[in-house]
Amino acid sequence: MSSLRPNLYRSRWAGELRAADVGERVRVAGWVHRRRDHGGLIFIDLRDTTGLVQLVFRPEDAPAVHEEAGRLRSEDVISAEGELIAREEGTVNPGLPTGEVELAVASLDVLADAETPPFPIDEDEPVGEELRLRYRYLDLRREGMRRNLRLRHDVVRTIRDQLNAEDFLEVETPIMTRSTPEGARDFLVPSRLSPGSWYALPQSPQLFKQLLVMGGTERYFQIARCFRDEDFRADRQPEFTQLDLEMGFVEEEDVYHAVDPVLKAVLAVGGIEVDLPVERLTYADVMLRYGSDRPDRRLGVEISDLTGVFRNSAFKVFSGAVGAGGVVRAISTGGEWPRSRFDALTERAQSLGAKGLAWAVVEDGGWRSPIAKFLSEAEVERATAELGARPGDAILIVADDAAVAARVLGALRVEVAEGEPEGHDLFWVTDFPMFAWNEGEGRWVAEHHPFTSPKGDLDGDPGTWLSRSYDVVLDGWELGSGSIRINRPELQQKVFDALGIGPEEAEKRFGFLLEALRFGAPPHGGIALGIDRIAALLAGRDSIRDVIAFPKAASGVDPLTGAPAPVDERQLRELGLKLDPRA
RNA sequence: GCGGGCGUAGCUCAGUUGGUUAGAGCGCCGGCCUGUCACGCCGGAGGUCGCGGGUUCGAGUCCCGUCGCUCGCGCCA
Repeated sequence: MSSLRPNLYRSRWAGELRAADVGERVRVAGWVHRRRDHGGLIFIDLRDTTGLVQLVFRPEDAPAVHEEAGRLRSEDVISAEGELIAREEGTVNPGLPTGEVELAVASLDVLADAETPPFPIDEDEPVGEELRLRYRYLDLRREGMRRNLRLRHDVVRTIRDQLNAEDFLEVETPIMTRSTPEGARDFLVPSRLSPGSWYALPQSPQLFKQLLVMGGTERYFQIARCFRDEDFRADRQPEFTQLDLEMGFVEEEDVYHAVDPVLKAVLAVGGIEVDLPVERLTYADVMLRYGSDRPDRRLGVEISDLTGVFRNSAFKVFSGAVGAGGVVRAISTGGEWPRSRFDALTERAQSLGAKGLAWAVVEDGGWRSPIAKFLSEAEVERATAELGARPGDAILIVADDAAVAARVLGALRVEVAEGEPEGHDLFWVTDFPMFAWNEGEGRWVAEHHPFTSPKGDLDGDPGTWLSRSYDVVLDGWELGSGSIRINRPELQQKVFDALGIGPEEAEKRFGFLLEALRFGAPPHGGIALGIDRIAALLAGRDSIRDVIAFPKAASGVDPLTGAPAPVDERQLRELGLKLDPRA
C-alpha cells in the first residue's frame, strides 16, 4: 500500500511495519485477529487490509490500557498507539512479515465491539458455503477470499493495461436492453412507462459491440456484466463478468494476435507461463480424440476410432451401429479393475445416453470380455493395436452415433484418468460446426450465435457449414469464445433462414442490426473471455463463487440479502403487473 | 425437470448390528498464567440429531414423504 494519510485512526499500515521503523510512534487500526492473554502480558494480532502486526500490552507500562485489552474479543475494531519496538531475540516470528517488530501499546481506542463470529475468521478451515454467503462480509475478511479478490483485481488490471496499450477503447453498453430470444433465457425488467413492455438484461453485449464497430470504434473492449436466466453450476452464475472485445477489419489471425498476449499476461498473474502463439486445434480433431470441445488434454487418455475395424464385424452391435451411420470408438487405460468397476462405468455410460458399454481386459492371448466370443481374432488384434493397448490394460468401447460416442467416451476418459494432472494446457479450438440440430425443437440452432460468419458450401446442407468461430480452452475450462461476424445483410438473412427465422421475423427481432448492416459494416470480429472462470482457475478454486464478492448460492438466492424477494403490491400496480394466483 | 452426495453443539466432524445419560477438536464463558504467536493449564455452558410420518419394547441409526444445501445431467446461441 503506497499512500496513507495519517489521521485519527492510524498513522501506518499494520502489515508494513518493519525493523527499520523501530522507535517510531505508530498508530494502527484494524480488527482483533487473535488474542493471547497471559494474565500479565497480553498479545493481540491486529489485522488490517495489509496484514497483521502484533500488539503487546504490558501491565507495568499502562495498567489501565492493559486492563482494557483484557476485555478485547475477536473481531473488535480498535485503534492502538504506541512505540514500535524490536522483538527480543528468540521472540521473533519468522512466519510473519512484521515478525521482527511489535507495537508496545500506550493508548487504545475501541471503535466498535464485535459479536462472536459464526465461523472462524482467523483460519481458512472449510465452512459451509451457505453460511459463508449469509455472512459474506465476514467471509471476505478471511485470508482466502482477500487473496482471491486481489487476484481478480490483478487479472482485470492486467487486461486493461494490455488493451490500453493496444489502443482499445473501453466503452459501456446498456444493462437495460431489448430481449432477443435466441439462446439463453432472458432476465426481464418491466417498463413502468410502457406497460406490457419489457427490458431485458443482456446475455452479452454482442449486438452492441458489433454496432460499436459499425459506429467506427474499431477496437472496443469492456469488462462487461452479463445475465442469463439458466440453472447453476459451480462455474455458472446468473450474472457473470466477461472481457468483451471487438475489432474492425479483421480476420481470425488478427483476433488471435490481439488476444494471445492478453492470455499470456493474464495467466502470468497466476504464475502460469504460456508460449505464443497459443496452439490451435480443430473442433473435429478434439471431438474425435477427446470427445469434448473443451478437453483437458493433460489427462492423457485419447479416444481411438475403431469404426473401420468393426465395420463388417459379425458382432451386430458394432457393425449395426456402423451400418446405421454411427461409429465405434474406444479408450484404453492401464489397470485391471474388478467387475464392479466396469458395471459402474457401464451405468455411467448409459446415463450419458449410450445404449451400452463394451469392455475388455487385454490379456496375452486376446481379450477377457463378455463380448470376446463374438469377435474375430483379427478384429481383436487390430483394435488392440489401434488403441496401443498392452496386456493388463482395460478397454472401453462405445458403438453409437458420433455425438453420443464422443460425449460418453469424453466423460469416461475423465473418469478413468489417474493422478493429478501436471502443468497447464492452453489452446484454441477452431472450425466449429455452424449449427447443431436441436432434437427437441426439430430445427437447427446456432452453435456459437447467429451473427457468426459461416464458411463452407453455403448453398449446401446447413449441417455441413462450419463457422468462423473459436474457443480458447485452459485445463478443460472454456475460458472464452468468439468469432468473425457477418458484415453483409444478405448473408445475415441467409443464416437466419437456416435457423428458421424468416425475413419478417428477422426484421421484427433484429431489424436494427440488419438495418445497421445495410449502412456499411466492416468485416469484424472479437471474443468474450470469462473473467470469473479465469480468476477461479488462477486461484485454484473449483467454483467461480470464490472469486465473486457477492455471488448467488447454487439455488439462485442470495443468503445475505434474501434476494430474490417478493415486492409490494403497490410496486406491481405501478408496473401494471398482476401475479397469477396459481403461481 | 432428472440423478448423486450431504444435513448431529456456534464451526468442522465422529457416532459400530437399532440398545444406558449423543461425543471429539476448535470456538464461547469463568478462573490461573509476564514472551506468546494454532500460547498453555483447570473448570463450565451449549443439542428440535433439518422437518413430518411410520416400523419397533426401543430410532441419530431402518422405511416413506418433505425441505434445505451441494455436485452433475438437461438447459446454458
